[in-house]
Amino acid sequence: MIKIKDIAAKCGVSIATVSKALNGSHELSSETTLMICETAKEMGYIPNANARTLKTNRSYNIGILFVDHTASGLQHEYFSSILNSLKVSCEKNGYDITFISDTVSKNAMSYYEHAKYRNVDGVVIACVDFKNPDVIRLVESEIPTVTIDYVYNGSTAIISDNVSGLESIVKYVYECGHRKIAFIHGEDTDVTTKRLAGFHKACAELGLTIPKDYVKTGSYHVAAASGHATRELLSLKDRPTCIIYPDDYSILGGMTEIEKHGLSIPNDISVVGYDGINLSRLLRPVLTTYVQDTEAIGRLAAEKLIAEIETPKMFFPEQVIVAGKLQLGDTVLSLKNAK
Amino acid sequence: MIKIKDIAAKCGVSIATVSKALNGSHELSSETTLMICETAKEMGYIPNANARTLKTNRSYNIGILFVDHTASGLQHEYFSSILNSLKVSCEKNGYDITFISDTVSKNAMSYYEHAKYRNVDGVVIACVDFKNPDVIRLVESEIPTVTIDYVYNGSTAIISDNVSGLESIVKYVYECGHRKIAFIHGEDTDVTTKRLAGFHKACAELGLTIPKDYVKTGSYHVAAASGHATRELLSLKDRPTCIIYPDDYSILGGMTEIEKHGLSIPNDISVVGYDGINLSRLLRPVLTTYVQDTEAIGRLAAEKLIAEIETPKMFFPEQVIVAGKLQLGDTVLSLKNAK
DNA sequence: CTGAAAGCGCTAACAT
DNA sequence: ATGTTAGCGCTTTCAG
Repeated sequence: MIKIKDIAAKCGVSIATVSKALNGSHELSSETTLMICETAKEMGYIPNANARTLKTNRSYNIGILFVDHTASGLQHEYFSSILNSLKVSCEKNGYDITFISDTVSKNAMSYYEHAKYRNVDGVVIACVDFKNPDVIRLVESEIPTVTIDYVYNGSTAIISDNVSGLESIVKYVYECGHRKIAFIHGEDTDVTTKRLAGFHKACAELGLTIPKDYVKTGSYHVAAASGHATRELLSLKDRPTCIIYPDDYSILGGMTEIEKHGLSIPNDISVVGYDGINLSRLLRPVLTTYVQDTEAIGRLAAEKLIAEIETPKMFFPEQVIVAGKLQLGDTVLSLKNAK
Repeated sequence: MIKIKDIAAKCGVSIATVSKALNGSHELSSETTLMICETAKEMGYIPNANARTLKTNRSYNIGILFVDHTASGLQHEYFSSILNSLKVSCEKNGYDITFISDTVSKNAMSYYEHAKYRNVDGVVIACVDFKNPDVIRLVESEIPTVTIDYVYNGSTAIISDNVSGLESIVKYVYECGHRKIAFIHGEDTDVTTKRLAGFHKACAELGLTIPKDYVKTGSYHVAAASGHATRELLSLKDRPTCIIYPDDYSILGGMTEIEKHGLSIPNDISVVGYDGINLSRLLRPVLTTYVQDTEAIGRLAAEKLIAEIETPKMFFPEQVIVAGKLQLGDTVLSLKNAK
């Protein structure tokens, strides 16, 4: 491996000069800089990130917390899509991405320790149990962090607009003439709380009274849970005409269940998903769903985090709410037209 | 940040002794070792991976090449599933994972340079253009690599059994009574070549002559391409009774097209996917498809690479073929029973 | 069994 | 405008 010392020797200058040239310092004459840079390229010089990090305390490496319990992380298109956008934005800014786990080697490490161990400049936290003390420790540490879809007491967070999302859905299906609207929501998380709030808020504004058994607990990305909850809804005396699901993936469990009952979508039962993943547009019928802007979420997470890392003086914690939009598919029947 | 120097001071020993204790050297008395380790823990010591790497030339970090052109990487459940398995196996062995890209900072870097820059101990190559000279350069370098689904002249590779996969499919649908079997394959890659070979081999063995226009080019993970190819197949004078698709995701484009033509699956046309992603089991009808063992692929890639890194003397390049299995769904009609 | 010392490759004062 | 020098935190000969 060739190093700056070798370049210095070849160029007949000191290693400090080489370092300055390579880093584009302005205290060097442009000729020397050019000469050194060209020689470096000729010699096939590759900088050593570790040496630089050791000296500067800056790794240009960002950690990501993506815990995949029950395969609802990387496997979930919502998150893999955010991850992809995050990756692209980080790379564009000269940062690499390393996964932060709680297991390095046999000796367990907390997330904070792992982040320190790898000297990451910051961490993007997505898709974890936000109540986990280890996660809280990390967020409260001196390491810059950005959370996705969860806010810690004023911390920097990028959040998809879950309240509006559900409001939009409810208002839309209401306009379509639906009054008996059921909501199968995901497990108890901050996102779920927001969606429930949006759901109830919209219903209240529209003067709808939703029976308690129209609101069921399912699970994100778990089709079977949606199927189970759907079965319960279908067995009610007074069935809903429209069911809102946790996401575009788990909705499949519900749709299957509905069809098993010999009912058709949307003629007998209307269904609405959430996320707007690519799949939602490939299914027949095309899903009516709320599209979350994963590209923006990933990009903003990267940008906010990098801003905090690079210009800490100008930094202030901020919650960025990313709007989504309704995708009008073919899974909601218009009761008005039907009449 | 507390460092070994601090521990040394507190324990009244030299930093060399602390280093040895922390690394479990056997040249120390067990008492000192224990005492030092306990003090380190009390003081909240976290090792610095960069310093260690700089000294030892071992980063315990593995690079992964996952280029997501046209969103067919991270977004593709086949790959995200392999990535997940890879991540779990690496972490279990004390390795972290960093994405290797060709863009770090504004100044472009080749994959090899990037890998060197970050001092990764090895690289897992999946989901790239294997003909890219930059990728070839990396594989031919001194850095240990493992490729997935592609073999470079005897390089270490984990490959899903694409030949057998297609053979199994063809034989199965043949047994179901199908003779007019069409195959929409993905773009020109090594995987595609293997699948085509499997397809033709099985057909030959079964004495089937497949018309040229039964074999169409589609694209992995692109539903529209499958839809387009399907339209062509359906417009043939002598239509196939069964269509095999590039994967379980792109098949959706084909299924939609079939339904648009007023045909039903599997009564009018049978369809077969590939991959066996979770989605395939959630769709109605459940897909008949070939399940690839992504867990094994990811795990083996990690294990082989780590073996090469840790015991280079015992290493020899090897191609591991990972078997899959047919998933019998409801998208292939048995023509025998129908008669 | 323990310690002193050199150095991994690089940067950044601080000279000159 | 260029060079000298002192480390960043750690491991590892080699001495004691």
